[in-house]
Amino acid sequence: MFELLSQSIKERVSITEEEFNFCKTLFLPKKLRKRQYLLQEGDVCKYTAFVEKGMLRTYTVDEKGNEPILQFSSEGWWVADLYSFLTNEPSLFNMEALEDCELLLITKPSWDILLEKIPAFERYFRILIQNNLIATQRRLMGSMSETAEEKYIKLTNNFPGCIQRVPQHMIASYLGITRETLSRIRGQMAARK
Amino acid sequence: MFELLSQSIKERVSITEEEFNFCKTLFLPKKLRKRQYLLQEGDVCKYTAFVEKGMLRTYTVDEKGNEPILQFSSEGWWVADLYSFLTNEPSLFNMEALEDCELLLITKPSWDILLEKIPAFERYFRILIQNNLIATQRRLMGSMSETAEEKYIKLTNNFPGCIQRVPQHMIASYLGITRETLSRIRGQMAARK
DNA sequence: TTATTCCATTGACATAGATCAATGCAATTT
DNA sequence: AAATTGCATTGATCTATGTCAATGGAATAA
Repeated sequence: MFELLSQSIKERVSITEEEFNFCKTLFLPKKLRKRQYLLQEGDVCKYTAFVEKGMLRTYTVDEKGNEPILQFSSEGWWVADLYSFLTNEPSLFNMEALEDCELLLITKPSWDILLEKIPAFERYFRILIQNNLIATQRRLMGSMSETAEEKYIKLTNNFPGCIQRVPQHMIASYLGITRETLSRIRGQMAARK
Repeated sequence: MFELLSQSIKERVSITEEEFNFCKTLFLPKKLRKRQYLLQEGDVCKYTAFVEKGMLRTYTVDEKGNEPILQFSSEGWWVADLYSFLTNEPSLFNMEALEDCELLLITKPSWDILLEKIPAFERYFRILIQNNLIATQRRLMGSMSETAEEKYIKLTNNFPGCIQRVPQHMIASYLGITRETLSRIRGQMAARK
């Protein structure tokens, strides 16, 4: 149940067994069936979730009815709407299970306790957030200067697993293009080689 | 010299005077003239800089010759290429002073000491990075679903100061559009009201 | 098995924004 | 003061990608 979480932590910081045992008590296991929602737009994001198994997507719905995807979260990753989690404001995001999922949830009060009692967790989350920021900055720069095809190629290189597990129209939503454009790009790429 | 930095820290975490005095010893003051570079593409980002005065832009140059801007940094903000700073890999970014600047620089070794000796700094940077991540995620989602005009309006609302201090073609580069498009958008907006 | 829904593909057409080019004004530099 | 450079504007096109619509297959449900 806690294998992946344990691994994620120990790869980045050092904590004692006691500390990890205490940490475990703060998490709530939760299973989600495919298509169930962990969070819906308008609700407050009460939990930060660690994914032990499965895959989710975090997306918004804009006025034009598009559903741009902020991120896919699979095994070993965290999911939350940070802003809503930290401020208790209603979220603009939806988080939907794309497969049956096993999650570990932690509430804001528990998270605060964790950070306060075990400084290594302050460091752990700082590192995670840092890496997320670096990745998000790259994606942003890419979104400004790359063509649709370049974006798709980069994604296939960076997250080959994603392409297998996620339907194409969601890949398109992640890239900020339409399903039709993605389909044509794939057609061209296949034709070329 | 350290007023803004002091304020930035004390707004977010509590530290003692001693701790802050120690912190000061780790920073190196640096002045930059307009058009000077704090970092050039290909160099390792040796410093994280706090801006006491002035404004900088962080940008890359892509194959098509565009210069998409990652961020403007004015008084009270930090500048660094996090990835290069943390890994010592050459940076893909350029950081140029848009005005005469006064900066406080800290090296990676000093930064490590700071985080290790004073846990409040671990927290301080976690909070900063967290807020940066939230803002960057929003900008990314916006880049996928908003029109050029919507992006411009949001920027003027979020950073009115920026519009005054930065030439228009750089605003365009920040928004991921051409200067011509921005000029036309402004023309239309002015005509409408 | 049949019906339904989901999903990818393909074609015809529309459009936001890019590109190329010219102009003129400020601001700096000489 | 003249010259140079940087910058915003405007017009004429071009193009990548979006939109709308139809089709067919695969997965899921009845």
